[in-house]
Amino acid sequence: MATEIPDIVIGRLPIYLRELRRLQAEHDKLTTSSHELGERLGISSAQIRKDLSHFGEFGKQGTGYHIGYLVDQLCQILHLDQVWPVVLVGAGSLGTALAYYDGFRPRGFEIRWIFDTDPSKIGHEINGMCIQAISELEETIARHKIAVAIIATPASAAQEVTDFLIESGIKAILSYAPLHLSAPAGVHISYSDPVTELQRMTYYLG
Amino acid sequence: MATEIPDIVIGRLPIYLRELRRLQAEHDKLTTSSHELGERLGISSAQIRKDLSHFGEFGKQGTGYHIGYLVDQLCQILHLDQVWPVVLVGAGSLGTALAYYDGFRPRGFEIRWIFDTDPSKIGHEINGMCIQAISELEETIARHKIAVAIIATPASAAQEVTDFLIESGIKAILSYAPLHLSAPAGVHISYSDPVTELQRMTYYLG
DNA sequence: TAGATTGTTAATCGATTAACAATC
DNA sequence: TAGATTGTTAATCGATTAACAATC
Repeated sequence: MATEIPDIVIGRLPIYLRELRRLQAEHDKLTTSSHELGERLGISSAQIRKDLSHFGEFGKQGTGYHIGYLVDQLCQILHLDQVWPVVLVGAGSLGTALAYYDGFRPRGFEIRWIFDTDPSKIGHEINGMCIQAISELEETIARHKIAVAIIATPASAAQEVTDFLIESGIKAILSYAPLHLSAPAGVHISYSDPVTELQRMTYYLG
Repeated sequence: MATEIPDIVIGRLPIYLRELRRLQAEHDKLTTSSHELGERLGISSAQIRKDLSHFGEFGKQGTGYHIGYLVDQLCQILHLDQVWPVVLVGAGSLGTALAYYDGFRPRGFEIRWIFDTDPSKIGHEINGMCIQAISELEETIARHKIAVAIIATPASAAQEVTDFLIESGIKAILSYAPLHLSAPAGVHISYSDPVTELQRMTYYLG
């Protein structure tokens, strides 16, 4: 029982959740089907049903899925029945944009601390948060039991920052630095590098 | 022959390329091996050799791969032997951060035009580029034969912007808007949504 | 030569899809 | 009831890995 659920399945759950919330916002309909959801996402209905079936039986034959109920279930599965406090490292233009982004909070995350090494930035405010020195990072993470971090530093600093975050207790990192980061098992890392994404697409262009 | 190369393989090529450039920058070594590259990226050496073998024989038994040569080959395969001009739609804080990002140019892309709908932004400059009205988008794309676009608008505008970009001739879109976009076959879309990435990771956290 | 490493084959592993009984 | 849709099984499809002959 409870055999390991593939990571690729986990990765689709937030996509399902996102689209279900859109359905909630757009319609007054209370239910949807794997077919409708699949249509909207470009995913086969069979795959959606199979993915969900790893976690339980959330639908009803003949009528489909109750949207609100499925949203609740997915939130529970993904541990989104809380708001995760997040530390941001790097207060450059990308870090600043992230600090102002209002899309985190309604979906379960909140950047609450910003760190940078640049002495000329420390003490300045971004979106109500005071930029702090990296030297205060460890204590902040420990005191508030923070598990999630975002790295928006130059590539040259990213591995060092990663090591330090992990030492301090961080378990999940989203990195915007364009390089592979080393981390021990049990620490999760996601990447966002616009250039690798663009390069993948230009393969297909003349 | 030349059977369809899996998209998942294409997606790894930019990662290989990125790491090879790091090797170039860090060392004076001229060659590397699938083992070394795999070690650095957390990918099996067999997979790297298999991926590359789709495109030719780039290595030498006993010595491995000449780094500079492999970089050149990957650039050719990915059509990076040119700089792709890019239009950016959305001049909010994320769009602004992207407009200032200096990591595009050395890796084959250059944001050269910025568009927004907000009349109060139009005419202002970001990194030397004048923010233009969306109404000028079509002509700009046609005149300069632009194939690549980045969307940094709110979700509510993104599908409309996408449709317009595609109508105007865009073939590859990187979208930061948190929703699935519909597009006809032949148009390539990549997504970057920090929240879905974070949500995938919190699944694994208590 | 001896050691290292490739490119490739075959085996394994995993993910997706098609189909359908169950049932709302 | 008839139509719709689920959850699940088995079949298909695709990707990864292990192993090794070839060879630098």
